[in-house]
Amino acid sequence: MSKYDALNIKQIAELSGVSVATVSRVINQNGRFSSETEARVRRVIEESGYVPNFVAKSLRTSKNHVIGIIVPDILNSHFAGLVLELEKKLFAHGYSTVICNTNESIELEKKHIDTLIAQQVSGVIFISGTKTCKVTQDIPAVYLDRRPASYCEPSDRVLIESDNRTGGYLATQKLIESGCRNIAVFCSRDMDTNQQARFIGYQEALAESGLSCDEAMTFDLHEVSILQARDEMLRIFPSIPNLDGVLCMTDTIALGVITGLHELNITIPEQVSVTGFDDAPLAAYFQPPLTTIRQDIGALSGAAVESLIKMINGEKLESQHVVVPVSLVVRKSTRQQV
Amino acid sequence: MSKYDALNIKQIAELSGVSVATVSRVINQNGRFSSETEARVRRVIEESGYVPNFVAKSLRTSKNHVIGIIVPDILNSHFAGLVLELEKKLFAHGYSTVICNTNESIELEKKHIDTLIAQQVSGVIFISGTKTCKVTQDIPAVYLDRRPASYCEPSDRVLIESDNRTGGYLATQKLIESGCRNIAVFCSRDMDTNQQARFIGYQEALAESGLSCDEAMTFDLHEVSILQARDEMLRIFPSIPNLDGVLCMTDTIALGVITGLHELNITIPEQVSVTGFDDAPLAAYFQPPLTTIRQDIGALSGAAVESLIKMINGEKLESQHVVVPVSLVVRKSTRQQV
DNA sequence: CCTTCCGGAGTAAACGATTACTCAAATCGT
DNA sequence: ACGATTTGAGTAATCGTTTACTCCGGAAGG
Repeated sequence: MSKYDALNIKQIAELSGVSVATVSRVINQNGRFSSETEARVRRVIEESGYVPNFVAKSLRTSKNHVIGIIVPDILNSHFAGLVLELEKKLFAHGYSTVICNTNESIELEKKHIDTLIAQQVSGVIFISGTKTCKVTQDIPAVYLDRRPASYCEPSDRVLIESDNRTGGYLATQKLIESGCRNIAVFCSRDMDTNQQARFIGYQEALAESGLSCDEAMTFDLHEVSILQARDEMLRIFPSIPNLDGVLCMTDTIALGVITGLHELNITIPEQVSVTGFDDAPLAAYFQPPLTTIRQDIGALSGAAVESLIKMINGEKLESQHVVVPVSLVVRKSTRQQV
Repeated sequence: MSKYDALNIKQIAELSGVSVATVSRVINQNGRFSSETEARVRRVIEESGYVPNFVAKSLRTSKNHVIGIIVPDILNSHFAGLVLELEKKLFAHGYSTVICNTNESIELEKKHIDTLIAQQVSGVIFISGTKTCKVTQDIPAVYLDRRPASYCEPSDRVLIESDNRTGGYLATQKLIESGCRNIAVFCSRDMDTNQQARFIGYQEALAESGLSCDEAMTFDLHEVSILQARDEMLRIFPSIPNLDGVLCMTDTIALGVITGLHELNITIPEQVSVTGFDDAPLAAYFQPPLTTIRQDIGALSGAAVESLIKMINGEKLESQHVVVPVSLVVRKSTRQQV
């Protein structure tokens, strides 16, 4: 038997010569008790190494101090970074996290959500929520990083996202500055709202420079993977003789594009400039190091945690929709200004 | 009010016209009940969307079907891959997971473990356990991927690890085959048991080829990071004129080494061959693609989950110590056989 | 001195499941 | 046809907390 097994609040109460209610009050610092009583109880707890049973507490309060995080692909370093930050910040607030990897499967996502509900989680963070994520209105939840397709502005949940439009704008502007005039765009087939916003930024930058937006320069990837991006690059290259820039919707795509260009013996950035999006930890170590848009993981996760905890505590939120600024990180995959 | 809020087993019982005990029996498939009753109850559950409250179940049974995973750094893709697989397999067995990132801090690890105990987790998986990880003997736990320093073979917990010695041997052998005669080793300062084993494999391979093991060729990194490895490479290169191979203890280190060599204008593999360890997802996309040792994530995670679940169910384990084979993945960072 | 109030602490009813006991009815063996 | 056994299903205790009530005694106020 471990020291943890047997000890419960009742035994602490007996040992300190008070009732369970008093012990509970001392532990949770609510209700009234004299300071002598408090000292006595604290000493007993200390000496016995008593740890309150969270499960019982959760049952009683219907709050388990666990936050569920729904994430499509924890292997993607952008998501992994986000999750790590969320976990750190939530833990500091006394919350544990359950990370649910959905592998982009709606099926699995539903199962996970059922499990989370059964566990009575205190709240849920949806990272890049799928189109169908639905959780009962009464459990606190925020959307992070991607706007659900069904999202409607005024009354829906809290939404926290990067300023994707500006990101797309900045990256495109950089390419144009680098002298690019024929820019291809690599995105995923079913562009999520993030990519759509980035695309708008791209169009704006083109328009501003008096360049036209040629639909034939947009290429859809069936899925976002290095290999797919590389294959697509190899496939399309012959048909676009004057290609001089590629705007990639993610760093992963950029890595695939770079790999493909290497195989084609195209030099970067002399012949073709490439930009990514996310600023993955490895982006600085690509060959060449990648010019990309950095998302502010700290701010994104901070806003998400803050909003969620306010919701859990029933406090009012000052804003339903947080847009976090992004920044351009210039490395060597784009030419110096010409 | 959500449909989930109000529903409890009692209401299901009323709706189906039976007692709570019967509903519970149907749900858990134990005890007796007629097939008509079962059908009726199932239909009510189906229609109402009832999800049993795990918290109450946990309280009653003292098993919460949650597994804690203690991991030092989820951003490391080797660990991330392991965690992902574990999560997937555990979920298939009906377990949720709580992922605890310790950031290599013993402090934080202790806090996490206390939380896990308070949550009454059914079991714990220590990935690359630190030197001090201690959890009460009576909660099922396995060590995965790294042997704790305090580990003692016969009576301690289950340990699952890769065949690191063979890995080190194979990588070194490959370097020797590629014509390398002056091989540097890059490892972390406080070599964990994995790296120690890899190092032994390295020595064996050297000995077998009649090469001597020069202590001056071993370089310690203060921490395992791309940048540290790159810096170290730049620092040491001038002092080793005839360097022709680098055995890196992880892929992360290899990427740093490659980056450093690029900056020194050394060609890989013509002038220097490099090997890694892990076969990270991106290893194939390094420039050049990295020759490395692949760890069998599927087998590692499978063995861990299987053992843990057997322990939880009180079944006997056939082996306390599982060693998973590794394999050499040849890419372009080593020369073709000469 | 009597009423009112309040600080301190205890009693017991939840929370939502599981499961040991019961018990009635149905089935069986002889 | 009658006792024995099996089957199906209900009753209620229990897991470890929290918290709405209750109660007592002393301080304050008139």
